[in-house]
Amino acid sequence: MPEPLDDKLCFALYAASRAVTQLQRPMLDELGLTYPQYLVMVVLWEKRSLPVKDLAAALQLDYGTVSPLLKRLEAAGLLRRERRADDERSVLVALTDGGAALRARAEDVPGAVLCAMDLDDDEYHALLRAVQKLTESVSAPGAASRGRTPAAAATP
Amino acid sequence: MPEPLDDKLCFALYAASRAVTQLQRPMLDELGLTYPQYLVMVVLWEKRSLPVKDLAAALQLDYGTVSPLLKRLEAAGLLRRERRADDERSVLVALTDGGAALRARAEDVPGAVLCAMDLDDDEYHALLRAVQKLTESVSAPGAASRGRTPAAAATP
DNA sequence: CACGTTTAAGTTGTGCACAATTGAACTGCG
DNA sequence: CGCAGTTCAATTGTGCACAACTTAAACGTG
Repeated sequence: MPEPLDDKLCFALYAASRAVTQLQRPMLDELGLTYPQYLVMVVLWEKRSLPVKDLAAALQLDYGTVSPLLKRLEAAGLLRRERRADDERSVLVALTDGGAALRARAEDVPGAVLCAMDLDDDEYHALLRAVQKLTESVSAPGAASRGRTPAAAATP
Repeated sequence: MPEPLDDKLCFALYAASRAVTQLQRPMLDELGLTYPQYLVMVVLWEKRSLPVKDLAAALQLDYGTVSPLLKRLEAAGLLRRERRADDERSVLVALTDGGAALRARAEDVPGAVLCAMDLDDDEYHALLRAVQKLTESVSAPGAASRGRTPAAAATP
């Protein structure tokens, strides 16, 4: 029997996102990280240091989510936050030695995830691109009023 | 410059899921529903009535999420919860007239979403299937220890 | 029948997500 | 300079998401 949500891509994405997070949870638990915290660390391992604004942009999250998240990571000793001298509005997030050290313990997480996804390289990249394109279509300003409806939009 | 998360499908799904939810928020706001609440209503509009267990299974959520969510929908007058007479453990969730009436006001939500996604029918179904397959691969028990690593699993 | 086990649902506590608000620091322009 | 307007970040409040725990009903086996 067909279930009511089976044909909904929006639900499929929602379920997939949670399933992938669930998959990583046991591994991240050993590092003392949640999934969003892990994403912050992934960015920091590459960048060493960047403003909160850029970090929030990279994660596509707002300050209301990122601020307390960074506070917890700072309390765990994985990063530091310091106001910039040249612009006191901006706060720079910087990796600590403890944060850098965690990288080695996390290095096999992506492999395990890839493995569990059971996709070959082509499938992986095709799906990645399709999902990224979807995000862009849907995030574009006025997305809800465009698409296959070329009727006059409410932009006088 | 390549961003650290750009090659991560897990992040792409997480971002896409949130972007699609954001897209629907203004429409659902007018109905007084959050996105998970809307999903519950979608199921109820099809099924009229079902146990909490089945609803949680359909949404792939646990009781800890679903119980308070149903409480709020009941307070809003959209559904009723009643213990079954033949099995006092089970609670049946049933659509009220108010809940049924909301269906008409929500009917153009899926169309608007589809439209904003800017996908043709084939792309939509291909992506839907790919995402569903991924969820299944990743949700399968022991997913993290299988895949392209046929090494002995820790199942003595 | 009694007793341990399983099952359905709810509760508690932590941590996201996000809207709305606040506040401080920078900017632009007359 | 003065000050409206913008920008960066944090706070507050609501509602998920989920682990861990609790409660109560049904079941199974001796």
